[in-house]
Amino acid sequence: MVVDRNATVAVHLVVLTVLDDELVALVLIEGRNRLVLPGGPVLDDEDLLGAAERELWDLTGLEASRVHVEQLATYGLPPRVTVAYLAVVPGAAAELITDTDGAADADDVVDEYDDDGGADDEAPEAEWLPVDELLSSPDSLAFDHHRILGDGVERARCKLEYSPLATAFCPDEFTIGDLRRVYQAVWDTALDPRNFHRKVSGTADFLVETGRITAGESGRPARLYRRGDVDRLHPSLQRPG
Amino acid sequence: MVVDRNATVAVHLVVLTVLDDELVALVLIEGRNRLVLPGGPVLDDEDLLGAAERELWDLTGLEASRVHVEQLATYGLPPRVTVAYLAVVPGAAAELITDTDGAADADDVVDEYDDDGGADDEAPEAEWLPVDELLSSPDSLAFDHHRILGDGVERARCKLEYSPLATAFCPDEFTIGDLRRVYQAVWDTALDPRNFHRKVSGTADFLVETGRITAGESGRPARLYRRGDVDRLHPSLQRPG
DNA sequence: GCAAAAGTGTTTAGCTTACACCCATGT
DNA sequence: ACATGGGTGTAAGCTAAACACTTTTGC
Repeated sequence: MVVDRNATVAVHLVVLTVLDDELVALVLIEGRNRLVLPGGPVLDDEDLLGAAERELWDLTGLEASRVHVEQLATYGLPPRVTVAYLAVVPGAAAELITDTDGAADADDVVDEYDDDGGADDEAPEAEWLPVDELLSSPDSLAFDHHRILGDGVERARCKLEYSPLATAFCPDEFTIGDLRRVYQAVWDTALDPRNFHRKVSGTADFLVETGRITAGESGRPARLYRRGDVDRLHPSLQRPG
Repeated sequence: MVVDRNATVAVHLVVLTVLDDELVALVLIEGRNRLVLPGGPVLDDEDLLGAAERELWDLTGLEASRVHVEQLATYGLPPRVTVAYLAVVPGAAAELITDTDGAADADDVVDEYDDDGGADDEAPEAEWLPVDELLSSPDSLAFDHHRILGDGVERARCKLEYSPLATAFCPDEFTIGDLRRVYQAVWDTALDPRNFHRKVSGTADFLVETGRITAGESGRPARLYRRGDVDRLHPSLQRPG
């Protein structure tokens, strides 16, 4: 009965956001059509969540306080174990990366991915890719990252029903229409705007009014809300289908 | 940026069952009122789930095929990481342990718990203790095992709503009354027997009739059911309150 | 017969759904 | 004026809670 004392613990991230009404995930392109989820080893002075938050900061520059991060599951066969985290970032913040990415200062986006194959010193490029495309082709992602992404997306889809997770896709202040478009993108389904409005504004402490309203957009101005202080929705929303 | 290559990966178990209409968890008594959850290191030739199932077999003699085991979460600060699993066993199978335990052949119940403190060669004694007592006194369990137990119980309580997990508390064949008593014990709430009966028998593929009925008990004989082949209940049950 | 548990029927209240309708802005 | 999205009202249909009632056993 030999105890394994040589385990390597890494973290990987499923980073989700909504861009142009589409659910997208952050993936690294390591050349030759090789896609992986961002991640890396846990350092000596970190706990698991801290390592996940550091990786996320390296990639997006987002402070942990502004991002929803939760543990997903742990995968792999010792001595190689990876703890996967789900991160949800606002679409507005995510667009910054895509922009600067195109502007050729993507060299900040470095990943110390601990790889079996021959990892060279090339910094992989980070990109937002649609989740449905990634999930519909099982070989798009290397290792077991397809499964991890699937688990992360599944978690997000479920948690929209009974938790205020959808607000993590939105900026600090958002309209009920913004929130509805998040639900529609994540669930990949159409929702009746009128019933959705009544539903979420009737769910206790889900949303708090800021008093401000939007301006300059097409249509009637909408009230702006901030996320309320609950981690459980009562009553919960129901996914159609 | 030093990579930690000396991590120790262990598994721990939240083992739940229902005895005498009460939700109980399996804990090890290590003397001096020191209670811990069962667990131990992952061996060289095991994956994580395999290690959890082996620990469970060591404690209860239950084959993995007869027990529901699912991953809960991963805790701890590297280089010491523990992957917690939730196990649900039928009350009937669980009573065997408690019985043989009292009959003084508990020496089978050995655990290789990897401990910081001075672990001697005394085999800890395993016992079923009520979950509400364990959870209401935060210092009853050592390390972070109180938190792990809480997470496991919370997971079980949630999954009763939308999954057939409750059948894992029951023997192969059970009545709807048996199932209701599981729900009542786990949720610690009273349920209307008539509405519960209609609800579960109307949930598609939750239960399949065996054709057999109970005999020799007080009251009208009840139909015996086996668990159906679904992992999602439609529609889901709702917890009162 | 009586107690106990299984199982069915019925009523009522609440909730969801679909959609008619009005509101307030940009163009 | 008209398009666009925000927001409210309402009726039909479905679901769940409460409980009266019948069934079938053990004692």
